[in-house]
Amino acid sequence: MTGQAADTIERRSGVSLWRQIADRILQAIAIGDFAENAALPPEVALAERYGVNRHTVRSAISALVQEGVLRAEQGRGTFVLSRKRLSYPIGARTRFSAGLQGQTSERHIVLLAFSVEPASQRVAEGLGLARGAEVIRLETRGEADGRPVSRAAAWFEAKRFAGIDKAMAQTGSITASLARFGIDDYLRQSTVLSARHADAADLADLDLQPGAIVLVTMAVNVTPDGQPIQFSESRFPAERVELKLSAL
Amino acid sequence: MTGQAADTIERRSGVSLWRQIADRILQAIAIGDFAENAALPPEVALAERYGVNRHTVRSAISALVQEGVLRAEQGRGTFVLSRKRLSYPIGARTRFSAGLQGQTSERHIVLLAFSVEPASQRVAEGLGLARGAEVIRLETRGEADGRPVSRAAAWFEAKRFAGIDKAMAQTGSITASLARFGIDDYLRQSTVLSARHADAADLADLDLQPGAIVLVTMAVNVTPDGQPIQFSESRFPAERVELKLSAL
DNA sequence: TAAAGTTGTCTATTGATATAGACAACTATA
DNA sequence: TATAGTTGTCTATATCAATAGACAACTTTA
Repeated sequence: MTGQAADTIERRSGVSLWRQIADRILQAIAIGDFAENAALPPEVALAERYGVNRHTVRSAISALVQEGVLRAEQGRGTFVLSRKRLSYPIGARTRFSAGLQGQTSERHIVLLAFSVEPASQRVAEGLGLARGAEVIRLETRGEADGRPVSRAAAWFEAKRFAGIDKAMAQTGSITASLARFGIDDYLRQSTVLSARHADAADLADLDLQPGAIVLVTMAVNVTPDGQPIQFSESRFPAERVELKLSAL
Repeated sequence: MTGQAADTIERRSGVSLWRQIADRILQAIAIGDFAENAALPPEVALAERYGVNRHTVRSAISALVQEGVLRAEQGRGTFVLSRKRLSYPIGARTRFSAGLQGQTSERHIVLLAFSVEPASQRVAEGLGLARGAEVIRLETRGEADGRPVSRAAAWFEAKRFAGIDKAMAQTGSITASLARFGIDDYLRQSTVLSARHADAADLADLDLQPGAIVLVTMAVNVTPDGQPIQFSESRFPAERVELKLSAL
């Protein structure tokens, strides 16, 4: 944790002082300033560094303890819990379960909801359909080792993939579900990435605290011969997951 | 702008109500709920929708006017200024200028600072050097049509790239600078993506308002035969830039 | 032309955040 | 064992964010 601009706190910014301090601490952990189980500087030192009251620092630490990032021990200090961000690969064959295989011991996808609806402009464009065409929308949450790591909406052409919601509910896997429709392989054609604050649904489904940031991907998957089969929008909690674009 | 969970506002979240409302408006614009020059619902309607006071909505709108996203006209309404996010491609050959060529009329990179320093653990790993090896660090800001769209730190092996700071200052281009060292082509070997709140330096260099979110990329570039030449960390304002991962 | 709808501004009050201080309780160190 | 260092808790005050109301000023509509 250096004495540079990154340590300054903005007042009246729309983000509370304690939240900014929490973010600075997360950032320092993410770039390796603190190893697993390392002790943070004492509260008094952090207060001095950020130019705020010790109680404000305690609010930040309290938030990070709730988020499972830190562990505070009375009389001893505040320590970094040994948890790094999961590294989720995005490449030619982006697969939720396979992607996190080496980092977690168990992964599955929970189907939260599904509906049949007319395709919006962006869904139609993504799937190569006419606007208003009937599509199936699956709302899912990806879990690894019992923790939510992604939340997604995926759209499929209703005519072609009738019943995919049942397949999804039974298999907990997009890949296995598509296999039931004769699709044994598919490729990631495009991915668009952005980031924003988590909304209320993100907070609930991803077990996040308010103020959290989510990475948002908009993706099109196609058959090997280039036919669009799936359009999806996924959200990953930025504090828990980083995206790794694989080598070419 | 739908009546779903995304419209709810979290109190005592560490993010002020007005900032959350500003974010919701940005989100609605980003997903196409409002076309260019479209009018937002009136202040009173937004206040009702979000369950806050009209003055709180006005704070949010004021922030977005300052950010150049909205235009308010007394007696007429509040309108979306016609500006979409830039789409920055990341692929085998990620180039700042070429990447934004079709969307902007002029691009260049400004060298903000440079230093010679011993490689940290992560820089050493990225460049395939021994920890502590002497490296050159360039701090740059990428600008397009007079607006900052990225801010980066890039590291190079000092022995091999002595003088690259001068080349950078003269050419405003990483590619042109590397060409002076006999590197006529290079590839993006890996990219790791995350997101966080902008820090004070980001706010200053990227002309952002407090509370803004930045997309952060950590990347390694290599020669065609796989030799690492550049390790970099870049930040893109999430409100202005999305990242497009090109098809493989 | 009058009425309705919209943004803009002012003053005042309430609720949330931040600061301040003091001291308890726990742990590490000399 | 005493001292120093650290986190935890309590009460109180100051500052900032949010609400509230009223009205001005501009634009659109009937």
